[in-house]
This record gives sequence, C-alpha cells and structure tokens, in this order.
Amino acid sequence: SEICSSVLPTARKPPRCFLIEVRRSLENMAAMGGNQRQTMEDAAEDKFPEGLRVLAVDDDRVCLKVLEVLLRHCKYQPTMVMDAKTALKMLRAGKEQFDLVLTDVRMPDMDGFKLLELIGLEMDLPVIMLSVDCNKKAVMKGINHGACDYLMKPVHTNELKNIWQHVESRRRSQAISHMSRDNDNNHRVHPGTLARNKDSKTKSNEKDGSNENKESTRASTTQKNTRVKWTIELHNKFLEAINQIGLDKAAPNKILELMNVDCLTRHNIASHLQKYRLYLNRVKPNSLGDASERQNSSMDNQRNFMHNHEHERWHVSSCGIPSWSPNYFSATSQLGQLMDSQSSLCMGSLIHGSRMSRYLVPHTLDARRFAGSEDPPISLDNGILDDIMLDEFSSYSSGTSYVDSMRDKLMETSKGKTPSNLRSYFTNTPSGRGSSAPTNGTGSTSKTETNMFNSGKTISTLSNFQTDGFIALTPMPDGGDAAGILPVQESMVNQQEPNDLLNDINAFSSDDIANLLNDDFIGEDAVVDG
DNA sequence: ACAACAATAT
DNA sequence: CATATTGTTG
Repeated sequence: SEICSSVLPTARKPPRCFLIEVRRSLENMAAMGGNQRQTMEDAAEDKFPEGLRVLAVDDDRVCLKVLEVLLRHCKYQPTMVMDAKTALKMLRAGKEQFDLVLTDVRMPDMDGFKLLELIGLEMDLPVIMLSVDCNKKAVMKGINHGACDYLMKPVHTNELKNIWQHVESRRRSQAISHMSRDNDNNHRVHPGTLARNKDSKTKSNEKDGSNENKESTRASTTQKNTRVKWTIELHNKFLEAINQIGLDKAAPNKILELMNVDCLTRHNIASHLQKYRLYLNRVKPNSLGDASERQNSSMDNQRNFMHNHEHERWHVSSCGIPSWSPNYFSATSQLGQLMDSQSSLCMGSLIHGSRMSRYLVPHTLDARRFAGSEDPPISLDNGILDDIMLDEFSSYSSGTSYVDSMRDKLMETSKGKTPSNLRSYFTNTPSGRGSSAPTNGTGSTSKTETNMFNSGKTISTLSNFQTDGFIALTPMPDGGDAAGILPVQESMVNQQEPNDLLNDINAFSSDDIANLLNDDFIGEDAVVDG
C-alpha cells in the first residue's frame, strides 16, 4: 500500500479489489515471463529493486564510472555504455533485457533527448535523464519528451536508490491494463469467485490461457504493441496505392503490395482503409458521382484526412506552441466543405513545414535510418516540400526566397480584393519584431495572411492570433475567398496536388506563429534542437 | 467523459 | 475482405 500511494498518487481510480488484483497480476507476470525475469520477480518480490537492470549512458568516462559504482552500491545490475547509439543498438538487439535507462543529456553524436525519443518510440522503457543543466527549460524538455525523471549531475546514491519506482510504476500500470481485461473475461465467461479464477489460471486452460500467454510474452519482450502511426508520408503512400488501384477496387493486400513498406501488415492497412472510407463518407455522404470525380476530389479530401493525426507529439514538442485541438477544425466545419478542405491544410502543413516532422517518423520502419542520418530525420518525398524546407532554413533573408516570391504573388492576385491596409502588412514588418531578424520574411507573410483573411475581424493581440488567425484562414466570408490563392497555385505548380502550394503557404504561417510565439512568450529559442 | 485512432474480433 | 467491437490515448 505504501507503494501504491507513493507511486500512483494520481492513478485512475483503482478497481475494487485493486491490491489483490495487482498482486495477482504481478504474480502472473512473473510466472509467465519467468525465463527472462528469473533474476528477480520469480525469486522474491520483496527484495525487488535489487538487480534492477539499468542501462547507463554517458560519454564521460569518469561520470560513467562513478555512476556505475553508485548503481552497484544500490545493488542494481548496471550496464555501462559510452554513447547513445551503442545503447540504442543494445536495446534494439534485445539480447539483454533492461528495466530502465539512465542517460546523460549532453553527448556528442546523439544526445540524450534523441535517445529518449527513440526509446519512447520503439519500446516501453522508463528513461531517466542526467544533466548538469538544471535550468527549467532543459528539464521541461526532458519531461516533455517523455523522460520519467531528470536528475541533476552530480548524482547521489539516494536519488538512485529511488529510481526503481519508475520501473515498478510502469510495470504496475501494465498490470492494471491486463487486469481489467481479465476482469472482463471473468465477468463474461463465468462470474466465479476470485479464488476459482485464480485456480483456473494456474491450470492454464485453453481459451484464457492462450490469451494470457500472448499478452505476457508481449509484455516480457518490453516491446510496445507495435502501433502504427499513420504519418503523412505513410498516408501518401497509401493514397498513391489507392490511386493506382482505384478506390473501389482497393483492398488491403493490394495496397500493402504497392506501398512496399515493411513495417506494415495487411491488418494495419485494413484498419486504415476502414478509417479512410469512413472519412470519405463523412465528408461526402452523398457522393454518387462517377469514379473519376471521386478520384479527383479525393485528392483534396485526402489532404485533410490526415490532419487529425499526429498532434500527440506535436504539441508537446519543440516551439512551445499551444496545441490546437484538431477537433477545433472539425467542430467549426459547419462552415462547409471549402473550409473543410482548407483547414486541414493547416495541420498538414504544420507537420510538413516545421521541424516537427521528426516526430512523425513511422517508428519501426526507420528509426534506424533515422538514427543513422543525423540531421533531417526524414526526407519528405515531395520535391516542393524539400524546396520549402531548404528555403526555410537557408534563404530566409534573401530577397528571392520562396517567401518573398509568394508574397509578391499574393500581392498581385489579391490586389483590389483586400482592404487597402493589407498592402501595408506586406511591406511593413510586424511591429513586435526586429527588422533584422532572419525570420522576418516569413513573419510578415504569416501576419499578412491571417490578417488578409481576417479582414473583417479584429485581431488585436498575438494571443488571439494563434487561434483566431488560424481558423480565419479558411472561411472566407465573401466571394473573394480562395480566388486569390488558387490561381497562384496553378501557375506555380504543375504537380498533381495543387493544394500543396497552399499547404506550403500555410506551412510558413504556422511556423511563423511558432516563431512569433516563441519569441514573444518564451523569449528564447525554446526547445528546438539542431 | 468523450472522440479519434488503431488493433483485433467477427 | 468488410464491418463491428475493443483498447488506448489525448
């Protein structure tokens, strides 16, 4: 009970027989995964923290040595590694099992945060950060990235003595989820007494037994249930496949073949396809049009299809942008299809245009490639986007940057349709920012954009800016609407996805907002790491 | 509590 | 394979 109260103070309300159940689950787990865990649970749970398998990473020899000594002093079973990549390799190889990872933050090559992130993506392991840097921002970064603790460097034994709690806590939450499933089964199949159930379990009976085996093996490998993240990239492949086959003929297996992505199964695709079809129905409930029409418009729809997804990591991550609930968009969608198709772009572009992209890597697939290639973790397969990215990073201030040209185009096409003061937004730099800032160009663009579309409303402060402005991007109250933008797309892009350009425009604005917010609210360059 | 997503069951 | 249900997450 002591543990319960200290480790799980905020846990969801515990089921009735919480303690009993937890204990039972733990016993089960120990029994099942015995091969791998013999070291402890099996033997005696009371001296649990002993032998905790800790993987410690630090590039500094001395620190590492000290750490090792301390860890041993705590009777853990430490494995020391000098760099993150090796650590990752070991974890991936899965040859040795670990209960916890302890990593320094500042390391050459791959830093602790990256390691943390990859571990979070690929496996279910508590990670504790170590650093001399005790400023709040750094700590927050660690926490945001999913670290379960952040210890200041020089580390003391007392601190290390406690780290096992994280392991236990995690294990426990696993146990709880198993437990609830067990409960369900029990209630459904035979509402017998607890004792009886326990008996039946030890006998390892047919149905329940197999189930549990599956679960426990999975749990014992410490691999997460591979949950596929349908990133933009993946989804694009998916769409490509569907377009080749034809929506009506598209079936999971065929799609799988065409997509040629090794981390996907037929089921994954089936699931996604299901969601996709539901989505299409939602957007176009009465689409009785012929195939070709459907194809074309599906192109549009597909863009917004993805936009609900990846927000989980996204808002947590760099830039400190407040999260826009994806629902925000859908909730407002009474405004109609037009908005529907455009609003999505915002989200999509957020993902494309900003550094966030690195969170969107389909995990199993290319964590490897990802880890190997240092800088831009993914290459967006779309040429335009690459260009944008380049522009974004290399030629901000140049007079011929993409931004500038876009601004010009926008100016041109929107002449006369927008209030006269619009022009000033294009030419003047936003008041808050120094005119020498490299992001200047984009800054003004975004401001322009939002203001343009918002011309009817008032945006008085930046804080309104981020929400109001974004929504305002889409619904254009009068006939002036997209007309100002679409022609531009056509003239500049001859790709199959004219919306990409629009997308990219938004990408800038989103990124800008990020920057603006950063500068104005956070003051320093937030969490963005090189 | 709820919605969206993805896995899993039918 | 399509569809329904379940589990997980934010």
